[in-house]
Amino acid sequence: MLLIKDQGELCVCELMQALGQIQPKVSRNLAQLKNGGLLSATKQGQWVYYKLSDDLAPWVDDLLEMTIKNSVDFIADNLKNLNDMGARPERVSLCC
Amino acid sequence: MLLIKDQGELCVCELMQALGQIQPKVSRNLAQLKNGGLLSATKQGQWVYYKLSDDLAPWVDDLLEMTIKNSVDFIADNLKNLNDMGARPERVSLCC
DNA sequence: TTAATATATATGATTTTTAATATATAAATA
DNA sequence: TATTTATATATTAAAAATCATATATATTAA
Repeated sequence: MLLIKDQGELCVCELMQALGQIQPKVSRNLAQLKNGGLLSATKQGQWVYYKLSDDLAPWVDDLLEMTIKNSVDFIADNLKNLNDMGARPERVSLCC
Repeated sequence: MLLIKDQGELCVCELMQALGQIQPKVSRNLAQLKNGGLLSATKQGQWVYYKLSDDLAPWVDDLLEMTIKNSVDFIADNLKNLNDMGARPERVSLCC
């Protein structure tokens, strides 16, 4: 969730890279967070992008923000993995 | 941790009442939080009081504060159980 | 005071629950 | 046909809960 908030949205394959975890594990964990109302998913082509749910209480969003700000070291490796990833799927802009 | 922060400190038996959980379960969970550096414990007579660790990063304290403020309903039952508890152990003031 | 008993907490050992892993496969899209 | 994602199943491993019991302190009665 920290990574997703930091990056706005991430697809399963990006999270696999960032976290160094296998696909079914990432998918199942995302499904749980989605079922819990914390994340929402949108399909763009073959990719499914997860982002924080629009229904998320503002204070939870603040809490995540605060946590990211104070956990830079904690997520540094994950972000590095993400940036090192070749051929990240391109976002389709939704308007204009 | 929310209850402990809200109340300043709580002993095992108070947390048992508040949470409606058996003693070994409460003790073990507290031990883990203590081992993780989140809580500290002081023994007063037969009771062991747990409070937030003095070493806790300020932002974590803020995070808990924020969470309590926004989770009043979530912890209401637990606080009620605590207040309904008869014969709560009396705190010994440490000075004067 | 001493012995017996009660209370609070911690912890060892076991069981139960949950999550992870390794696959396989299906569905959707490119 | 290849890629991405979801999901099913079986197996394994990790985590948590539970029970029993130990320890320390407190209280009471002799």
